[in-house]
Amino acid sequence: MSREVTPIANQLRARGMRVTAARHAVLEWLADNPHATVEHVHDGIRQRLGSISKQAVYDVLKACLEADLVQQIKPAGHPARFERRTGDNHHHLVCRRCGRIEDVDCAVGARPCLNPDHDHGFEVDEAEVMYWGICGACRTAATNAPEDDHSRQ
Amino acid sequence: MSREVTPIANQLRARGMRVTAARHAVLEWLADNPHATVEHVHDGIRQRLGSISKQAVYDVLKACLEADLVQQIKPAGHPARFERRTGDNHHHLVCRRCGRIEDVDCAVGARPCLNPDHDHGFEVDEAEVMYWGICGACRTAATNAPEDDHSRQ
DNA sequence: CCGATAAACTTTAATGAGTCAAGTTTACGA
DNA sequence: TCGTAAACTTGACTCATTAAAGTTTATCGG
Repeated sequence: MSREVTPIANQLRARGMRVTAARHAVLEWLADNPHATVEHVHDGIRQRLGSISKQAVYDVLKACLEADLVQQIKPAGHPARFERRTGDNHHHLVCRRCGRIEDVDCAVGARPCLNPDHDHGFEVDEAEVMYWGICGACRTAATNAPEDDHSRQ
Repeated sequence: MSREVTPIANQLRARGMRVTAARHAVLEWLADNPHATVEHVHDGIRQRLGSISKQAVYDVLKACLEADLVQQIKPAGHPARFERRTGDNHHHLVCRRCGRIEDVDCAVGARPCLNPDHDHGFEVDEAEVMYWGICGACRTAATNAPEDDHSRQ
């Protein structure tokens, strides 16, 4: 394949990573579809690439995670989700029912409770804030046909 | 068995729950051993009860969870942990390596960032704050024999 | 106190997300 | 264009948790 020069390809090269079809597709697709699960990403890029294994998606996401090109959110009881937005200390709103996620910029602004009162000898490197609730779709659906998956709005 | 009258038995009855040996043992043991995994609880009470299935531990914890007698913490990538302290809005400090958990009373006091700037149509009922880091034991161990489990101090 | 019965417990099987490992293909520097 | 390490494919496997079917037991009404 001839040397690609898209912004995404450049971001990869800037970090010393190889530019592959899988990586390019995942990053491009994720830019348009934030908070996607591995399943979502897999389905999404399969249409563009023809075929790709789920393991490859795991590998790509892991590599991009370590290179700080994507960020991971792991809500308790739901599969992990991924987004391209990184390093800006925003938080997440999670639907208990369907796992759907929305971004929230914390009201308190600059890293509110980042410093615990007592660190118990830990070396703390992150304060994670997660809001839990029920999304609109699930709330209205609860009155009709419960238990659907509204995570892709 | 003759009707038990311990505080724990009373707490169970107050919620209309049956008082069983398993429930009594789990709650009693958990009071002395906060932040325990299902595994820990199982091991802990087996000594007192002679024998109990792990499934029973899951069932007991689930029932007590719904009755608000225990609280659950599910750190990403680690098995769930349980504690008796409930409803006082304290947060947790988690060791990335061994999963060990410590309590922290948030520095900002009264539910700091409980209200996100925009609720995206969600009905928000909880703001969860989790601090991540490496505990002292894991930090010192990292220089000698890495990858041990220091979660039970 | 005794028997009925629904709730708890036991055992075994299944699920679902994620990891591991061996072999094949591919990007890319020499 | 070739060699090689990195990336991908396939398939097996782990681990925490849930599910389902059958047995035991706490509690209530007599």
